[in-house]
Amino acid sequence: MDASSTTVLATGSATGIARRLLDWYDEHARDLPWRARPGAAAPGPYRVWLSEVMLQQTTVQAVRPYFEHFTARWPTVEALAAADEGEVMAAWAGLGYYARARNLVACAREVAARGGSFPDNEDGLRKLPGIGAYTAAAVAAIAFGRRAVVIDANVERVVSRLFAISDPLPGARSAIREAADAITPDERAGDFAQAMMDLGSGPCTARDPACLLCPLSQHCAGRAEGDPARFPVKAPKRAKPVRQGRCFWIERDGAVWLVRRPGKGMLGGMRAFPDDGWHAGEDGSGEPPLPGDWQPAGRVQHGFTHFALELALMTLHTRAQPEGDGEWWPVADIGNAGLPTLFAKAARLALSQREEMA
DNA sequence: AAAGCGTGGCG
DNA sequence: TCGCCAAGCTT
Repeated sequence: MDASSTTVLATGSATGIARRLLDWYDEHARDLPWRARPGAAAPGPYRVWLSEVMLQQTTVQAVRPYFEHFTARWPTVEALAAADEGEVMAAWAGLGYYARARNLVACAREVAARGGSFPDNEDGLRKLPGIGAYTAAAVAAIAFGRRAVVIDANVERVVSRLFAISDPLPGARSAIREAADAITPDERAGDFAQAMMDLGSGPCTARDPACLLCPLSQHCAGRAEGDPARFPVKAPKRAKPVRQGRCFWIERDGAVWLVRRPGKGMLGGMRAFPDDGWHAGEDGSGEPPLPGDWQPAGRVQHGFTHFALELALMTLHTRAQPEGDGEWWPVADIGNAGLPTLFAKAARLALSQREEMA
């Protein structure tokens, strides 16, 4: 226990913080599709879990249409468990971190195998694929009313400011956890967690916190110090390399050749164009998958988490059949192939070139 | 336990 | 413009 949270406990303001935050939440909670609407039934574990997985490292705005689409197409965990994994991957295309989609299906199937009910506590949830410490705590608190200490980037930011925790992340994790535990209420822990999220997305933003709108400003040591935006302190990040690579548009009779990437690793399990072997650690070889009269068709820039890629698009019209597994996909329907954004950009480029030719 | 893993928005 | 950042998990 660090000095600041000890002080809070000693002064008894920990419960005051929770009360003020919950009062603020009752007044200002965002209306989100995965939350209970006034007068409507509670969302239920399936929708809570689905939303939490989609929201991992992903903004509310990006998640919203995907959540609507998934819940309309697969209304229950049993329906999702019965779905074809490839179709789920395609439906996830564009949302990123595709291991989440694979784990989503695996998790749904485990839940379906236990009769369709999620474990109702943190420890049980934590054992399911794709559910880590954060998601287990969030689902336990929000869907099952458990007292759980829910810690995400919002909570880390709010708590590090509230208590002016100067140790850099990730080292400060344990201190942040103790402080978050100290202010988490026994009742309404789920609302408390969501209130922290709303606080982090509203008043207590990363860049320019609006302390005048914050219900906790009177309790905030970071603000009292004069510069709350300096929290949380973070360790410096490594520079990311820029890699060069190619991908190959092979067209025959109005269809383009698509492959499926290996199940693990970059864009794992997703449909893709053949490429020349580029990856985070190395440029591509430049070698096309088959010989022919290849034409350069421009390049796309794309940033990944740990490297940037300059991807050159090469095109070929042929009557040959590429070696290996793949499928001919109608060019006119390429928008429905479920391509991850990198290759969707390449497809857009290819289509724009065709327009110019015509 | 540090590194791999997407994407889009924002100041 | 571009670096930073987001309701993290896995190995």
